[in-house]
Amino acid sequence: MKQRKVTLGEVAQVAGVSRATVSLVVRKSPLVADHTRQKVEQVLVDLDYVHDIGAARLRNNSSRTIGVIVPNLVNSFFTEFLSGVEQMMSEDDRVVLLANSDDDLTRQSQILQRFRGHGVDGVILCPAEGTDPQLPLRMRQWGLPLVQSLREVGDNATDYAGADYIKGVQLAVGHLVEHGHRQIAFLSVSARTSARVERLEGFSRAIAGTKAQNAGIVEAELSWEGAAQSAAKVLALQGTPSAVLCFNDVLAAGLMLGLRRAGREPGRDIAVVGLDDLPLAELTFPPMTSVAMCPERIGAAAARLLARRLQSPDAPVERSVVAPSLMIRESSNLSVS
Amino acid sequence: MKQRKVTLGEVAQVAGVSRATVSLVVRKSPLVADHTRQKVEQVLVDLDYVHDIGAARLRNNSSRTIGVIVPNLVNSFFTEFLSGVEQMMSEDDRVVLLANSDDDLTRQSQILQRFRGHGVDGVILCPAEGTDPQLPLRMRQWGLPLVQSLREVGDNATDYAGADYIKGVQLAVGHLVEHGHRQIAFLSVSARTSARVERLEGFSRAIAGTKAQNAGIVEAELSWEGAAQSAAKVLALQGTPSAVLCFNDVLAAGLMLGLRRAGREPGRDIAVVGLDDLPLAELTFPPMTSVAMCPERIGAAAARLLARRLQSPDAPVERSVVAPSLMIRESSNLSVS
DNA sequence: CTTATTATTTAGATCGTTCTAAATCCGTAA
DNA sequence: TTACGGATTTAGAACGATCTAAATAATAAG
Repeated sequence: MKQRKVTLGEVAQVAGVSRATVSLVVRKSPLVADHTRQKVEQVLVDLDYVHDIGAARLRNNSSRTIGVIVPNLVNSFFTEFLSGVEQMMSEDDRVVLLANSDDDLTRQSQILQRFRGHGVDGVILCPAEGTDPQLPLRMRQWGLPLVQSLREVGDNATDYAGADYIKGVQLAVGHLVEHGHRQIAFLSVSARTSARVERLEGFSRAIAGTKAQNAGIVEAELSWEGAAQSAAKVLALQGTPSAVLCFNDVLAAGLMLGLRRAGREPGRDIAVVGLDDLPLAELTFPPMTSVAMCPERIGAAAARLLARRLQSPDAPVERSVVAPSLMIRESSNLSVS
Repeated sequence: MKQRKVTLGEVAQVAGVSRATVSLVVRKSPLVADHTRQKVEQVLVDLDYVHDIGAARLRNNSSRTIGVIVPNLVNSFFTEFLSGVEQMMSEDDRVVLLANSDDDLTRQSQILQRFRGHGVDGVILCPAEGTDPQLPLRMRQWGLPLVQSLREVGDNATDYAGADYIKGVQLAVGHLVEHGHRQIAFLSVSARTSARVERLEGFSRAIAGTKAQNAGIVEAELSWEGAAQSAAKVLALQGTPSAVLCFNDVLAAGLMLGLRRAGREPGRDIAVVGLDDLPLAELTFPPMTSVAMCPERIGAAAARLLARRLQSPDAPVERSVVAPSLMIRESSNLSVS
């Protein structure tokens, strides 16, 4: 039943040439004469030959395989990112080894070892929370090309593709201020992650450049339930906000549910803006204004960076930051005087 | 900078034993004496040895790599599925090659060739729409173990893990009938996929067993906009449905938006029920009643099936169908007399 | 103290490819 | 005819592991 694998040698024998020649044909080398190439190619398809990339890698050190590590496969932000990576790699005839670190350092390093063992050509890593800043250095010592993405550790010595949350928050705040909002609150997560820091910092900075005021910061668990429960806290804020900017779309959606439970209609009584613009932003009621971070494009960018690095290992480090754009929908279409 | 790879041979030399012995230690064979094992293990970590699985596979034909092909990486149904697969495989110290066929036959077969070339031990495939029923047979000839999942082609001759949409639809209909609904409509997709057939068939069958009637079937594009636009058609149905069951959650969410635009409040004036219970079901307004299909568990099941198949290639074919469960929320909590 | 057994260890071939360096072919110039 | 240079082709040694079969060491039995 299970038929033996067809090897270069067998093809060579049938075609009446040497193994080396067949190898050249398979790799589309220009060195081989036209009529030989045709003859060999014919045999190749006749025998249903499959190029064994693993064996090739053993000799030439290129597996056409890259590893991707994400901290999460449930959040669609990361899966869209992944989709971008996969698509770009696939165009380049490379293959993606996927792993989910679950934001766990132990798992992350196990995965890296596994990837090393599988001989990946390079890794796209979204570092787990708390990753040792030395990691990029260690990976360089291993000779394992690294592109960091979405998050970053170490001293900017690796390629990086990411989102500009500072700018994103600024867009959102600008939009709200334009509509006359002067008291804007921020619904944050409680976990002390770098993502949180970036967004909060962006918020203070953005607010500082406008006529509006920071109406207060409320912390919630990173879940819609958490956000819904925090609605009361938001409404009780000293600053009595007319608008709330949220850490991400899930919190924003949860907050809208909570606000409504408390008798306030989001989009009419109070503006709500999310960050990320996940597909769900269009499906809430009212449809949610959010800042599109385009994770898919970030993924594609990361893939491009890695491809470039593999081609020219000594190229200067490059950073690629995808510009966010504001998607205005109905959750923020009230104006206040 | 880039340091040479540490090989079994070097470890052997340092430890003062033979290559073969080190190999045994690495693979945790019981054949090696305790004190030798310890000595070698020490050297292993000292030199930071990494087991080259590619080289190993060349000799022993097991790459501890499996391929997963999904038709889509945007729909969270598939990414949750993927998450389940990844998790289970990772526990088993296997690695996942991911590819997205985009429901395109050409891409799907390219991917399969790529996977073959990379020497995967087996494949979990969610076949693209229109896949040749002969494919499983061909794969058997290649000697490539296959588990189909979520969708299926061929004559049930391969392992399969999937969801029971028939039962799922039945649960939903049952729930609606219990609440007094007698006219139930179905919002379907227009594309003639097997998924559509299964759900529609489930619908007719479920309806047939109750006092309720099929109030009509409306077709929409598979997008929330499509569903929103179809709201008018749903309301104009001869049967004047008091409840609508939808092909999936995205359509259901879109429909709710459309209904509201048309002046009907979902959950109060008309019941809406989704299928899949994606995370977004909790975030719509009102929160959506949906049938949980547990894609993550299906993914885990598929992984288990494949692992089993790898272990015992001649075991009888097995099917694993995950039971759906109804998640009752507010979009269906009206009762009609 | 042999010899038989069992427990460990190992040399060397092998997996399927690519690389290196050298061999062969072919048309042309001397 | 002979030699030369470029275009093709190839033999054979890698790559890093595992397998097979056989060697050696250790222990038990006679």
